[in-house]
Amino acid sequence: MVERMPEPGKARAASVFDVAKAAGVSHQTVSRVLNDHPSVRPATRQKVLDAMQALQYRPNLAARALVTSRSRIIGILSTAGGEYGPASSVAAIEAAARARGYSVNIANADGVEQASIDEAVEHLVALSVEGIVIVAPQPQVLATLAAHSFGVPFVTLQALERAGAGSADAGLPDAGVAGPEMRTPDAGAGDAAPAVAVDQHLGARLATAHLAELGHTRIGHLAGPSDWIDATSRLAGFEAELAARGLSPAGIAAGDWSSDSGYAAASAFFAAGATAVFAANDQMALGLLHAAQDAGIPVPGGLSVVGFDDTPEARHYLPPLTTVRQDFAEAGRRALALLLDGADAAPSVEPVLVVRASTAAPARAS
Amino acid sequence: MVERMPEPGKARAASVFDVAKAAGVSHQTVSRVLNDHPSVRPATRQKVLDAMQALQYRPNLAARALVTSRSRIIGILSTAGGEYGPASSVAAIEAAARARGYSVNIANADGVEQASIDEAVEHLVALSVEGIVIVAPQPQVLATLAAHSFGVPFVTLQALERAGAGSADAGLPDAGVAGPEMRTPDAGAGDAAPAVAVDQHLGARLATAHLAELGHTRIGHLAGPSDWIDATSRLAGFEAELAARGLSPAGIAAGDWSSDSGYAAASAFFAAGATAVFAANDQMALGLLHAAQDAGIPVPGGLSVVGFDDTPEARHYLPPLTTVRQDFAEAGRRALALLLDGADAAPSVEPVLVVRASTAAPARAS
DNA sequence: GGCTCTAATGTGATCGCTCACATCGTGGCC
DNA sequence: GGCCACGATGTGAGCGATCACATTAGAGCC
Repeated sequence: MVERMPEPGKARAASVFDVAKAAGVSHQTVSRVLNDHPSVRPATRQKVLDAMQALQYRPNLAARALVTSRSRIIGILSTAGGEYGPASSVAAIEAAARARGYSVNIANADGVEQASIDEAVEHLVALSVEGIVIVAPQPQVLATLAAHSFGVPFVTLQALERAGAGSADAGLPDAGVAGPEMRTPDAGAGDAAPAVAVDQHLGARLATAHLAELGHTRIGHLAGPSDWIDATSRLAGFEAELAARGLSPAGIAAGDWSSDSGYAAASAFFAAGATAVFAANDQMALGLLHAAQDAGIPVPGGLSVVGFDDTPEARHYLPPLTTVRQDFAEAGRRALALLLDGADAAPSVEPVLVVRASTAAPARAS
Repeated sequence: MVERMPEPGKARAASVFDVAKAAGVSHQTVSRVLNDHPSVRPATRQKVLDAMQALQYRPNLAARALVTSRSRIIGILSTAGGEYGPASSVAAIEAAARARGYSVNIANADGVEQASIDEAVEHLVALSVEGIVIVAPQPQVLATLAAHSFGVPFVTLQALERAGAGSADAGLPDAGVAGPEMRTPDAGAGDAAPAVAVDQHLGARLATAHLAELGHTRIGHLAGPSDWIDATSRLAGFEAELAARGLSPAGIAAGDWSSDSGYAAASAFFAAGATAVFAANDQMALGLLHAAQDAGIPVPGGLSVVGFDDTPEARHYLPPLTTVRQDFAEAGRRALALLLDGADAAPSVEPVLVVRASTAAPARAS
């Protein structure tokens, strides 16, 4: 067995004390420089900075977190696996968080199973994240968070039916004014999560209205899974718009967001004689396009299709897809702002209808 | 100003000492239970566990990291924004890491700009991650990591031309055997990152061979950005397969992975008289399909198209896309295994060709 | 000049945990 | 019976930062 010396030199990374010694000041002055405290003479500050540079000093975040009780970590809870929308939002959240000095820890729940969600939440809480952004919320997720009621503020990216109280308290204190007592809001506050979302309801109405104004009267809806808030919002918007126009839906089916499910659901709409279908996302719309093709139904001649999201590929589908654009990145940024700054951040993002070639007037309408 | 009492009750979360007192043991015994040290009598262990439960004790990870010098955090460096492949891999890495008791911190570099990459890397290093998985590596990223040569082991998900030495040392020590000296391998080791990848080269050969065997002789390649390792590997595979068959490329263009760029590049292939194009990913292939449609060229009658990745949507493109399937999730898992367990983990994932309707024999070939 | 006030810096304690080492019993062995 | 080894537990130190509280040195004013 080889005896190994502990390398008497610089075995350990430099600490504030090493820097202090090198700069000829006290460790506390080094700390002041680190946190740019005002009462440090410029000359002194420079000496310290030089010493840091020379020693390749890196502050130890664990030590800081220990004493300040602030981890400076934001958790992201996602149930998505690789879809465009959530992934875009996550990237935007991460960028925004980093710009504000936070790190981002992700936890993906495998699916909708309660156990998996619980475990992911537990993981984030154990990490003592200072806040959680929920990216693809099913009501279960929110229930879990509310039930445990860890003192961790959280925000959902999608719209929430019950916009509850407590949102004003959910903001994290900003850098300077952190009080230790903010970590124990165990008095049941923060039950409902404030939501920042693209206004799904409005988006769905836009899509539906577009079809109606083209002259369609037999309009179907291909919804997402009923346990997704996004799915129910879009469905509600669809129904509201139809109702406002005195129409009734020509079939409502539910998919699982995938193109496969869109393809599978298509026959139901054909059978119901729908001349137009509003799909709850672009992928499912693509499945519809494919099924229509296979069934010999021309799009938009025999069937108009509208999607939702405006993924980068939607404009290249055949035919290019009419859809509702969501700004996932902006939504992510706002969610973070809401979490960090409190409820005064802008609440939702306006969706826009993008008309392309997958919609047209019905073949032989009135 | 309101005077606020510090709430004499349970202002602070429970610590090992609180648990120790409640269980009637010493703090060290609590620590032993936490780390399931063998020398604790079952009865004692149970007492401690009960006390933890009663006090809702959660270990403070910062404190543990401080004393052990192990953060148990894995960093993911990604340059992708919301694409299917990287996002899938990230999700898989996260799941695998969590299963092994690690947390995952992500840092997205905005683009290819050096500054952005540097900043992301710095961020991860400042967090004292124990290892970095690079998800969408450009050579620049690797150069940055190698140059700084922080003592942080890293692994790339994609194949790397120069498979260098040092991979054997890059593995993290497993739980029990962590020595503090492992954190300063500043002796230039770990220069080249061991790579775990779908064998891009092979995948490209499969795609190209498929076209050649259908009888195509004028085959073009729509590559990805030349500063992506994936792109160059696929290009190399394409060229190798053509060369092996005595063919020369009917045009090579480079896109940026997006459908838009695929659409834009299409005309060059039409002009060059290509009867088949191998696109470096599915999105660009979709752009080609769209452009062919707009140009009145039937697919596959007038042009065969092969993609790469097999995104979930590819089978619903019109026509359904022949492509090369990559198992992103498995690659992610293996990358993590490589990072954690060292070089003996399986090195690459086999891609498979999925033949669908976008390829056929050329119109009037020999 | 002597006083106070503030800016600039230093000293010691502390966060919650693990590590190294000390202590105590108990069983096995000669 | 005495000794040793080992299992089970306790004690104190220290990780690297910040915080609360000294302390010092000028500046401003009467």
